[in-house]
Amino acid sequence: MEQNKIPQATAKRLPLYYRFLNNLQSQGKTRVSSKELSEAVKVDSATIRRDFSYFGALGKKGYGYNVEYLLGFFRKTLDQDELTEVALIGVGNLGTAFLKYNFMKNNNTKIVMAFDADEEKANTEMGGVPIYSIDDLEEKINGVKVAILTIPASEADGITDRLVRNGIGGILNFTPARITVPDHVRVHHIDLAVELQALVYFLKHYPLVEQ
Amino acid sequence: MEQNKIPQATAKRLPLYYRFLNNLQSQGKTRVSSKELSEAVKVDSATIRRDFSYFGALGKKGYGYNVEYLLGFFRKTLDQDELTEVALIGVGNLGTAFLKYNFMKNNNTKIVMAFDADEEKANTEMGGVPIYSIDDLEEKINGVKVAILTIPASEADGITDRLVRNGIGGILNFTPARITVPDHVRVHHIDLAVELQALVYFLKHYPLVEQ
DNA sequence: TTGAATATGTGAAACTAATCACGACATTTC
DNA sequence: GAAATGTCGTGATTAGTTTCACATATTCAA
Ligand SMILES: NC(=O)c1ccc[n+]([C@@H]2O[C@H](COP(=O)([O-])OP(=O)(O)OC[C@H]3O[C@@H](n4cnc5c(N)ncnc54)[C@H](O)[C@@H]3O)[C@@H](O)[C@H]2O)c1
Ligand SMILES: NC(=O)c1ccc[n+]([C@@H]2O[C@H](COP(=O)([O-])OP(=O)(O)OC[C@H]3O[C@@H](n4cnc5c(N)ncnc54)[C@H](O)[C@@H]3O)[C@@H](O)[C@H]2O)c1
Repeated sequence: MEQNKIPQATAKRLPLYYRFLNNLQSQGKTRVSSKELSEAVKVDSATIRRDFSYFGALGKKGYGYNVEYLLGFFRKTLDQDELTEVALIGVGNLGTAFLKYNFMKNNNTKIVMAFDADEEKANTEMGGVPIYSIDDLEEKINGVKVAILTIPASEADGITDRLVRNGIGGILNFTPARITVPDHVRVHHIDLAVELQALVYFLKHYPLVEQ
Repeated sequence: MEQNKIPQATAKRLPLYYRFLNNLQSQGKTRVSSKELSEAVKVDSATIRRDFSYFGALGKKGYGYNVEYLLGFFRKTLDQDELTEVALIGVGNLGTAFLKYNFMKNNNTKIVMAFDADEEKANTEMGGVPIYSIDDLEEKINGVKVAILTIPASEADGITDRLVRNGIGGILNFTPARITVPDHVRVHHIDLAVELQALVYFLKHYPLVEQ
């Protein structure tokens, strides 16, 4: 798949750059230096230059980067023109928050359907997104490649298997369960409790200077 | 601060190990090997052994680790006996989810107060946590060292400054804004939109074998 | 037109983390 | 109690990422 030499660490920063460049453009700025960008997104300027350089020479020495050009480049690279449909599984506390928000600010991902085991929630809608019964998963989910998991941990393995059998390629897992998937499925864990505990640990055990 | 040689990558995994060991104990298991642990938490077994070894020799060759002992050790190391009080700023979609959940499963962190600018929400409570007006921040927040930020991005800088002036040491920031803090304050960003976009990027651009 | 200022792109170095691979020792079996 | 088995702890290696530092190209002011 084209330039797969790009480090994962870099790939994770791309959406961040993209969003900030959008802000710049709507502020009417036409040029930006790696130093300015650095201050805004809190990433070292050398890292930014290195990140950009994986895609070729996007800037001009002595000048910086042209916002319009850079933005256009990233739009293509991040496939911002192509909408990725997402299914959300579990319309509880977290799921509800995501549905209401629905990542509106980004134009390339959209939650298009949700599922819940609770029959009271099934066949309603929220934030314009239809909520189906989890029993209808196989029937409805055709073609959706990305799922957000916000169900109880105990349900995670079972639902994951069903998702995988139905062609899901990527899962954003908010469950504390560490799910098992075949090699061709990618899982990103976001474990909010762990994040909070890790922050507390760092505060107590790490020297205060550096972040 | 004692053993600050511990790699950050290791520190981030500690809460994960801790949680899983708890599960094991409540299942009545008394011993566990790095291999078993590895399968459950999806971290290479050599990495687990290395992680543990930073704290000394916790296991026994040919046997594995004693669950009880290991758990006791981590309880102390992660200060699980000491409660860390947390303030939540912004009781909107996300904030509400966190309040209702309140990280009940962990015994060492607890949201003890929340703030919102909306006067309808102020002076009510949710999930047993009092919600105050943001105007009362300075008056109420005394002694709390960790804050969760779930306010609109445009408010992030202003509120951060107020938090820092009032002695906050760590911020878990869910806002897309990259906030600026003095060196002695630690910020962890959890940028959900970026996480979703990054997952989509990986799916489209990375070879399918490996996760 | 010139020269000072600026900011990129990138080799090289430094740092951080993951993984390999194996000696040492404990446990278990017979 | 000897042999086989299992598993840790870790030195060495490899991989991945960040940062330094500077030659180079461009801009800009005078
Ligand atoms: N809310 C938080 O702040 C928070 C924080 C950290 C982790 N988490 C984790 O996120 C997950 C969701 O948390 P929550 O607070 O939203 O939980 P919740 O109980 O509010 O919501 C879970 C939802 O999933 C639905 N559900 C249950 N089984 C299902 C199934 N088999 N198929 C489809 N839907 C099913 C339930 O009906 C419910 O609506 C949990 O695993 C939790 O541990 C949540
Ligand atoms: N909800 C999501 O799924 C989601 C996803 C990604 C990012 N985010 C980010 O998380 C943040 C919160 O999102 P949300 O969906 O909960 O937003 P929201 O609008 O539902 O909630 C924001 C809350 O903050 C309160 N608020 C506003 N200004 C305040 C101030 N100065 N002091 C205290 N409270 C104030 C509002 O009254 C509101 O209750 C936003 O920055 C958003 O971009 C949310």
